[in-house]
Amino acid sequence: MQSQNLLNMITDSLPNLNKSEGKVARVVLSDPETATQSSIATLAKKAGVSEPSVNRFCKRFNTMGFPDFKLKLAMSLASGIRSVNRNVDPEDDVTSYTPKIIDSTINNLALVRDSISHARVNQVVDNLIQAKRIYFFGLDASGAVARDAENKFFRFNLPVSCHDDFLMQRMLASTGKTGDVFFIISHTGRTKEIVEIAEIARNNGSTVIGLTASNSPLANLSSVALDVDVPENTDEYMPMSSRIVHLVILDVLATGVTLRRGTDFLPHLEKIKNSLKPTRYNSKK
Amino acid sequence: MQSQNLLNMITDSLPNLNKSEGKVARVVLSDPETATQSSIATLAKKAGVSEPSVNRFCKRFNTMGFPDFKLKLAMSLASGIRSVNRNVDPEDDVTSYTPKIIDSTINNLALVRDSISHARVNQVVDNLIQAKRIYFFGLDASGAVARDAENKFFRFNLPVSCHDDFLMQRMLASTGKTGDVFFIISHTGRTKEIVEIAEIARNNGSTVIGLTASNSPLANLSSVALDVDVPENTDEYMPMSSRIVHLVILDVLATGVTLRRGTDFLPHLEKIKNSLKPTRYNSKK
DNA sequence: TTAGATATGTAGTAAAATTACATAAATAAT
DNA sequence: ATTATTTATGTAATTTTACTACATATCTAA
Repeated sequence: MQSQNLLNMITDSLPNLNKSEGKVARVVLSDPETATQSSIATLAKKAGVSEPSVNRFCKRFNTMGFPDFKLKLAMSLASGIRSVNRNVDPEDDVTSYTPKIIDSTINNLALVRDSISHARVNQVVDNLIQAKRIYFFGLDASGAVARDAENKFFRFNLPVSCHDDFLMQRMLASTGKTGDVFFIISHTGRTKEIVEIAEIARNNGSTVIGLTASNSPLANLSSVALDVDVPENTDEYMPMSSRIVHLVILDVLATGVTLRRGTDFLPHLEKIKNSLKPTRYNSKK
Repeated sequence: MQSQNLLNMITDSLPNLNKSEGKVARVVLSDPETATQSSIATLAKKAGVSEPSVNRFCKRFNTMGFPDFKLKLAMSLASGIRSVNRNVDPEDDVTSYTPKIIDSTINNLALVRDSISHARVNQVVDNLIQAKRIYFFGLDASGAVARDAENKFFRFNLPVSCHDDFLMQRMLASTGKTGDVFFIISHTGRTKEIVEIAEIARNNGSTVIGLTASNSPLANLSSVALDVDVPENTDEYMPMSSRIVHLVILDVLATGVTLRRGTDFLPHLEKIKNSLKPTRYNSKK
């Protein structure tokens, strides 16, 4: 749905622009916020070009004209990439670091939303539905993600289990067969043990699904790779948010599985939900 | 930071508007997308009012005028709350349910960002730093969240552990002392075992931090409650996204702890990061 | 019923954006 | 190198859009 981020489009086409349009581009990129609030005249002045040049610049990016351009620009500012200067620094207090952390997570989610391959998602859903067994593997932070996945897919009455011990993982991978799906979660995709395990599983004819960084050794070994490229946390204070992205992708997959199962399957989900009711205090209402 | 969502503001003030402004409001709310693309004249016509009425309507919402209003409207469409009609339905395919799931997660994150109590976050950070021991407790889906928290806080050289077995939890709670922090994660805050465990811990003088629904039994029992109210998933297909919100709040807390520790602490974090390096294949670059 | 206040619309004005056209710069061909 | 042709940019006029000041209508309360 959502068209690609306008700011990125401008950055990408920066080398292809002619002189005046380039000037406009740089002014817009340097401070997009104020650009959305300027008139075409002020922007033209700031860029040192004529008003029609600004107008032509706008039309390059599939917009109707300047006002429409500002609108789209505002939207891309709001939806994504409040990237610049949103890093936590040592002077921050609660009121500033809290929204920064949350916004950065939101940004990352927006990025995958716009970049994830729907075809691959479909393929993975296929694999999960047809699997004889599903193993979710992860180490370290991804271990918790694997756990969550098990919890989620268990509800679908699928034969799932979850392992975060790499000896166990290795043993299971080496006894895997065709029809078994090894769903391997890894932020970097370069942890040696994990990569070896993927290799073993592949060699036994099992399906390996990698939820990991694109072009990583794990991704290259996978039958289907779901690429997640979250900008590296160069900043010491920024938490690793690929976990979050991984979890949300698992949500997407779970939804895909549910939908594929069709409405006949809903009563089963309802049953599981209800099984937990007696363990709860009633809500007041 | 981010001002409150314009669409919500309009909806909220709907009863306080006078006749013509109400007409405009309804037209805008019925189809905000096209509203952002209309001129003041077309919008006035569609609402059956005069242009200045539209203009006055805009100024009510702290905007400079119609163009500014459209801008802000576009931003709130992009940034948040695409609330209405973003539910997954059985006819959806990958290309539609994928963004829906991700957007709904984003919405929920935006909501907590704008509603979380910074004072409470601060308090919790205080408690975590001064704790003699920290226990992360969770059951079911929250078990995975607790696991993630352990992994994260372990890196701070804090005495943490994580438990997702309620018998173990109960034993630990009953041997807790002053200075021990029980960080209890629960989506509903009404699971009987969890609530009892919180009660036991409190009675022993331990600190209980509840990451849970506001006004739930668990929240009421907690020394400090971090409220997370994610709209209930009435929709069968929508995954529970409170987990995600919980994780991100834990990220925020972790950041708070790091910052409070000061820059002297950074080498320690670096050391942990480096300890993992030998387990990885080198990146190609 | 009427005075005051509030709400809405009309018409004129100002601002903003776009178009058509002219000039300038760059590229290619001789 | 010079000219022809294309491409890029700017000028000025036009059109669209939004805003302001004011007038009229509607509502509220005495």
